[in-house]
Amino acid sequence: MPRNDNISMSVIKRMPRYYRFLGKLKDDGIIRISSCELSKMMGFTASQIRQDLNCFGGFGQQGYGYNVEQLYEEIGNILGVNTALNVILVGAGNLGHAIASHMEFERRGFKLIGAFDENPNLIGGKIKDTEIYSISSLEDFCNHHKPEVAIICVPTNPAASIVERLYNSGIRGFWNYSHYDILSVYPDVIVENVHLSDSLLTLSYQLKNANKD
Amino acid sequence: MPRNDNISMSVIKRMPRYYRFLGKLKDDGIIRISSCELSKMMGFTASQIRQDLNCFGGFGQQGYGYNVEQLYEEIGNILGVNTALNVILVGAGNLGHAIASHMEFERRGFKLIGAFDENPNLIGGKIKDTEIYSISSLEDFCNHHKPEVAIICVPTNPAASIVERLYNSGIRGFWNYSHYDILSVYPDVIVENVHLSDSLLTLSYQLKNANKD
DNA sequence: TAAACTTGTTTAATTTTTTAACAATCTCTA
DNA sequence: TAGAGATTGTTAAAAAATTAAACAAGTTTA
Repeated sequence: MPRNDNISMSVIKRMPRYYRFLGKLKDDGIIRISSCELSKMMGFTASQIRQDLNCFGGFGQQGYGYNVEQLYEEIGNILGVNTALNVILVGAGNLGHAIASHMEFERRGFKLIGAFDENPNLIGGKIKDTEIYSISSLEDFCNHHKPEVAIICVPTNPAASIVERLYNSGIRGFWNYSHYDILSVYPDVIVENVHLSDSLLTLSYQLKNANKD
Repeated sequence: MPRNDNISMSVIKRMPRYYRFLGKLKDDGIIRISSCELSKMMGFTASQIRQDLNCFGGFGQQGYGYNVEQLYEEIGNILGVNTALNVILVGAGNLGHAIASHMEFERRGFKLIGAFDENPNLIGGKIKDTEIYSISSLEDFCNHHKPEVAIICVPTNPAASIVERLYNSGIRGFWNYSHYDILSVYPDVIVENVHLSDSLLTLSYQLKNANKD
């Protein structure tokens, strides 16, 4: 039960990181942890950790700290890993294929139910247990299976029109790897833009300007 | 020539986005653009755009706006796309392979000079024109070819020790796709953590809490 | 030439994010 | 079981980032 309905994006973006570190602690058999210890591991301040967590509830205990397993579960629930949304992959080339097979969707609240490409060599194949269909059958498939989320792994050029088709088919969540920016054209849509090339350019800038400071 | 030596990370992280949009405009044959027009396309305010760009120099002209091609070039220079750093890929599995073949390194200031994996089925193979070597030859290769940057696409478990080996071999830039966080253990290192799973969990949170607002 | 634009820059206001501080309360040991 | 030590939840303050407003100076265009 959220204490604060107006949680900032900065806090939300830190939650998966907490989840990751707590999972690690849990696997290592650590039972309890204090915000102070956690702060040293994670590079946040203890103050920020306590404040972040308290956006969602008081999960700790004075004098004790946090129970690792309980906090892990709580954050998992907050992030929604226990309720699965149906997701489709659009663009099953190199990158799309790798992401779909690399990502453990089930552990993160998603279920991959279909993949699409226009390349006849790919159509009919599989990614893990998921079939690859022709991209022309997108609408039919969506009408039947009602996926909620799409992973966009197509080139920049067709991206805009494919996003439009998906939107018209009822999809409201996008995990976008294309260079096309899914903007606020659609106000009721939730997008995570990954933009790997932006990340690489940020790295380039930092490396090439590191000595100039 | 930077006007401001103390450019905030927020500004830096916006630069690749400007670069992307300007590239698009250039490809579309647009000659000039004003901060106002750009603001409508990009979703920033015109004021912020002018302020961001002026961290690096005055690239526009009163009454005219910005020359698209010139500004594109300038931002490219700022980001360092014209000076190549040697990069190696560590972990040539599904994800590593896809990223290395998907990313156009040459257009972004990098040159892929080697890939490494421990899987004998991969060793000896190629990613585009780059050979895949045994991970045991990492140190030898680094001594010979002095790569500056490494892309980390190995599982969480070996990540820490591999990063240490790379650090000891002189690598100071990391593009990290592993779940291991390359922390400030190494103060003189520059890291871009990608963390795809964090992005997916952020999407999950937003989708599953969208109606609760 | 003059009106209409648009930048670069400064200043101020606002919002967001981070840090600090501490009372309340729990744990743990002797 | 009492008391020292630890640690949270929460509030308040500080810092940083963003947005907005304003305008002189220079450019374009009719």
